[in-house]
Amino acid sequence: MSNDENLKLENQLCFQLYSLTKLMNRHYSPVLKKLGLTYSQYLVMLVLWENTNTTNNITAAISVKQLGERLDLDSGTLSPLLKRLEKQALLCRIRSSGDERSVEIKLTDSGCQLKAQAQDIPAYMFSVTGMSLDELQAMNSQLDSLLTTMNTK
Amino acid sequence: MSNDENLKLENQLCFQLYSLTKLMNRHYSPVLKKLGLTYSQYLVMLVLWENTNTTNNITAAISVKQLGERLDLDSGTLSPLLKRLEKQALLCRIRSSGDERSVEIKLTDSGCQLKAQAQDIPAYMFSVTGMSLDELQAMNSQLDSLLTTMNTK
DNA sequence: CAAAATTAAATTGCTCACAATACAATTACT
DNA sequence: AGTAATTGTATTGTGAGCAATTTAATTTTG
Repeated sequence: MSNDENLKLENQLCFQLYSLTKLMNRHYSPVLKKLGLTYSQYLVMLVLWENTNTTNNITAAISVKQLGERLDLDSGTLSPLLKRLEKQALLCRIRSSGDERSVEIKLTDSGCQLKAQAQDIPAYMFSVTGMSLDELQAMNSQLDSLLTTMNTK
Repeated sequence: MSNDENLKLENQLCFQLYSLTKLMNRHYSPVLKKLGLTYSQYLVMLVLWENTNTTNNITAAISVKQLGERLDLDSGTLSPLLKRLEKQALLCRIRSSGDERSVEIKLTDSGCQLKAQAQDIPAYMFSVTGMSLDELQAMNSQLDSLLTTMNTK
């Protein structure tokens, strides 16, 4: 391929990823708006919901640091975002007693209850892709290996 | 798959796209920094470079509207971005004489010359993915069809 | 032709992502 | 113990992305 061909937008994987991510966001937005969440906030909630037993709302607290590792976000992004979620009373931020540098995040009851309203979102988004389950899993694993490769360079 | 499984981060295509897009950006950033561009600015320049004959710098002007259609961005994003590029003297914005509502974007000489410095970026980014050309094209076409599907829903 | 509708950009306000920096708490080292 | 290095979080500043609104120019239409 010529250099000029390489510079063409349509030939660029990154542009497609960029466009697709924006498009995904646009499909998420109206759905998440009903829960009062942005996509990034939803991701944070997903991590917190994972650690929560819905029936008794026993939540294993997770630190900002751990959240950041999980979502690949730094404190510059997470700090203000978590404050907004705290203002919505979905979670609380508690300075760790064991290590005063660390801040533990814990769902509130209403934060925990919000999980029920999010149950159908993955299925809905799956339907929007128009993919079969096989296709989804195939693409998942491709993207996964690409993520791994690019993370180690 | 159970609902709880669906809500898990790792099973979500969107999260992988989101993570990958961020990762791509991180690989682009240091490279583009040498040209004084952000990724979005680079995309704008790519479109402008496409319309330019490098040898004589004859540029077919393109309107903000057309740019927006090409990149799927609105004026709220493009207006300030284009002003920054204008401040760097890479392009100029000229109110169209034919239709006074429209603003035409045209590369300056230095904007045109910058193209030479961008020639090797696609090849570099390709190397970062660690993919073969076949894999790249296969993924390109998959993402392309996904884009098409999701754009028409 | 005049009023209404549409269109193209720009502006405002909000959130995100991230670099860079600051700061306090903790750990390592001598 | 006392200094240095590291760690976890917060803050500041910049550039996106986008919804909503505004303004001016153009087109439609009655």
